[in-house]
Amino acid sequence: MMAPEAPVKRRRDAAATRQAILEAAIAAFTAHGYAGVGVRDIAAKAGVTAMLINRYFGSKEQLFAEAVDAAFAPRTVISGTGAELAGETARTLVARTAPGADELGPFLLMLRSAADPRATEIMRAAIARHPGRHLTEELAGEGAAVRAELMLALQAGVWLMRSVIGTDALKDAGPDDLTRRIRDLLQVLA
Amino acid sequence: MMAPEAPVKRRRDAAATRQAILEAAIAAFTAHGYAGVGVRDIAAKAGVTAMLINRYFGSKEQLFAEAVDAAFAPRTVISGTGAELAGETARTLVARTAPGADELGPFLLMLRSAADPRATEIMRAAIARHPGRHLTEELAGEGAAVRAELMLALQAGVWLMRSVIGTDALKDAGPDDLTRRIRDLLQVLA
DNA sequence: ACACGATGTCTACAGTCGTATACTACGACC
DNA sequence: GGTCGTAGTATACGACTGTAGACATCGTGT
Repeated sequence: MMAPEAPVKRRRDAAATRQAILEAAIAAFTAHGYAGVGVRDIAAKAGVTAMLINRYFGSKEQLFAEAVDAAFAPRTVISGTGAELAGETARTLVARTAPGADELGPFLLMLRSAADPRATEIMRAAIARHPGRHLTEELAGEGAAVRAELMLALQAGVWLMRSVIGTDALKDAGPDDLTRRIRDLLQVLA
Repeated sequence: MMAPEAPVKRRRDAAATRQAILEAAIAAFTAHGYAGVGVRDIAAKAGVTAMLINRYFGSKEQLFAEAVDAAFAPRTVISGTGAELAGETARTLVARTAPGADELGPFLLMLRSAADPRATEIMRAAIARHPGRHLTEELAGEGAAVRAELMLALQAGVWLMRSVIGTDALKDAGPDDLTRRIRDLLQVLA
């Protein structure tokens, strides 16, 4: 568990405050979904009042759009072709969805905000911009776009079952066995 | 599109009213998620007032639990072994997530209610009771439970990308091509 | 026919939501 | 050192939430 919140007394600094709000928003939206957090929660986590959100981002919805865009921008890009990409993707997927690791990430954000139509539209655009496009370029060959999105779908499904719902078999499965099975699936698409 | 609502003047009938509320709840929760619908919405759709929900189900949360249980009870069971099961599952999955068919179903319900922890706990129990158990029995052999839940994960992911988010490639993909690709994936698990 | 229990409704409450308006206080520049 | 723009706050509003309690009305058993 990370420290509850660093109550650093920020000196007056618009850019830093904006960034603090954005980071708090990413964490909160990922943890509880678009409808599950109020602007007051996010503001409190960032150490400001709720109205600053509207000053800097216009509305909760626009804040969500920026948060999604930041969360979906790939930080560690998995490259390589075929077996490499499948194996590495499976390994990090299993690691990041392990029972203990309450990891953040775009898949959680997507799953937890799937209820609101405004949120889904924002995420659809973000996927087309970031992971979908990147993965499609990585996977060459025919039907690359479909194969890329099927890989995303599989990963999202594992996140859902393992981290969000917490179904028994996937939660208790041995990491090595599970990694191998997922790798074999991804291999079909890679 | 089905008729907006049949404003049938139900004569006083506790069982029928209860059932009407339950069906309205399944439809509403599937469409907008646990947090996305209010008890007044459900009550209005069922042609009653909101308080009847508390009278018959105790609370919104208990109504959700019954709705989930009903939605997850498998209606059309897909059996057969290996290729049969994979092919038929892929076929119905693609058909039910087609752009036009605003179909209801447990996967949509699960995805759209994934934000609330109370809702996820209820759904976890329902999966262990209904589809997980059934599919695990259908898939014999070693690791049957893990393979069954990976099949569910893949299906949920396709629902997410295709029906909820509506990503471009999966939405526009040719049904036959997509069915074949998903069948090949399921085949690995079956 | 009458009464009583079951069925359904009305009103209200305490809380939370997003956000608009009005305000205060800090800090850099001349 | 004063001044002015900006960073940040305080208050409040209207809408909506789930649910509690009191009330009305239908239907059935006698």
